[in-house]
Amino acid sequence: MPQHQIFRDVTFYIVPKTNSKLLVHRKEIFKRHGATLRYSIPLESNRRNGTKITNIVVVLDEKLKKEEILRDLQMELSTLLLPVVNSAWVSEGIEKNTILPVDGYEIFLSPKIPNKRTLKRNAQDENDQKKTKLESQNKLESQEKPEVPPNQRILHFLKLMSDEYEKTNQTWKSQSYRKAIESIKNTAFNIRTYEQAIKLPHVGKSLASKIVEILQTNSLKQLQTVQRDPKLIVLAIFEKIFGVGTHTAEKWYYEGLRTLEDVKAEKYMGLSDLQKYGLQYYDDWSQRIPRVEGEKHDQYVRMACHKIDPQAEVHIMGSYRRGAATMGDIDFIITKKETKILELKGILRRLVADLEKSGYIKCQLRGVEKRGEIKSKLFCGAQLANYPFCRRVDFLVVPSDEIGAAFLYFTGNTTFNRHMRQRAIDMGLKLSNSGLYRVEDSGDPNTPREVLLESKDERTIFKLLNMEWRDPVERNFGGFEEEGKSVKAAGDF
DNA sequence: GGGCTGTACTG
DNA sequence: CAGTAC
DNA sequence: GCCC
DNA sequence: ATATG
DNA sequence: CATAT
Repeated sequence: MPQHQIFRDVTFYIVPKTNSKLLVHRKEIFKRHGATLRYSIPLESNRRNGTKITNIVVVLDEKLKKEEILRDLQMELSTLLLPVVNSAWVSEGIEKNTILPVDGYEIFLSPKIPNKRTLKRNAQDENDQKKTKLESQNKLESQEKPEVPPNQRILHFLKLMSDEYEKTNQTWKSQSYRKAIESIKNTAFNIRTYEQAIKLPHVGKSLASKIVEILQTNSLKQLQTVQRDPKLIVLAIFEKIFGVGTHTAEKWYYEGLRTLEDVKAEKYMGLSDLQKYGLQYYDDWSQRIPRVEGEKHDQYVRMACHKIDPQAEVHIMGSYRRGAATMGDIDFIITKKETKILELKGILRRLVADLEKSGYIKCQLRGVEKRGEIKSKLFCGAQLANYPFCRRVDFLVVPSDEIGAAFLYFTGNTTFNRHMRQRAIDMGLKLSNSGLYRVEDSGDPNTPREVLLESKDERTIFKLLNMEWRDPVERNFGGFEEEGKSVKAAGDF
């Protein structure tokens, strides 16, 4: 839950009025950021208040025509005075924790020319905002506003601790914090004492003590120490380079490197191809992707794919399928009914060739073709014409008989996948991207026999694991705090 | 004390 | 294999 | 760091 | 990338 | 040099 509800003084007039599950989910996100949602405009609200935005029309469906928008609002073009923006205005505002000017997001109901200057400018703004974010993180530590609910204060600090441990390669500690966070989110009462805390699943002595410290002092010493550690700040910068993990980052640090410029100057020739691309596109790949741009990628790739095979299906998975307002990357699954992997690989190979020729694919990080062998995956950088950033885009071709397991895997999120896979383990099963298997003793404990139970249908996999079906938008499991809502306990976990 | 998701690439 | 990524 |  | 044959 | 780890 955002501490500062950035839209708390803003009323959104939403178009369209009709509801799909996805739209409902996205509107809930708006509400969590404080927005008031309405569907028709009272007369007295239909005016602009100087530069301050208090009333705004938000169009959630890109494909709507201007006439449809006006009809939905029950407004005439000549009488509508409020700004009308696409949902990117909201999602990028949330991302930057500020109410953005409408320039560049406005949908002009009367003919007018949207330009690319405004798009470019957004690229610049992004970097300036980064610092304010760090500063505002610690605001909770200044004791001025004890009106934040206690559990939320705890979550705030534990999340930061988890992130710190993640960055410093202390995977298991980080995971412990994430699990504790999940527990606390599922706790109905306000935790007040050590005894209450330690009873919760995944909260042991160490975490219980820290929870008490947070409640009593509204801060956490260990976190402050670790957060101010200049080494960790540098490591975090290095680790954002694609192809650079904790090991390489640490190695560079001990070699005396401190900035990206240092790396370019002293290491460039020694970098792997992946890392060179990682550096080249460092700024681009640090940007979040507005959902509306995801829709454009979807259209573009589907078009290209259908030119090769009209029967092939193109789906975006990942956080896009989970309904996120902004994404870190774009994950495509390409499949086709009754089709085996070999044919699909051929489709991917041709698709990649076409997309490369058209200038969409800018670089291949893990190619479709290696030593003559055609792979079923492609990781690449790709950019749409007239868009300001190159994006991280992944392609995966999946044979029709594995599509359920693949959808499950590629939809995520990571935490949800781990929960589900752990559950499989506990039931003597194994869940992977290719299917749900029963693990049988085959005499050799190193190579147990794996019998496929299900791989075609997502829902069946849920059933076999004795789980209630969850829509993709309900799979934003805790710890990562993407756009999605945190998931409540549902008896399953 | 060992497990903590499971798979596949690069170098 | 270690490291990295999904 | 937590759980078994 | 390094080890091994 | 090819393959294993």
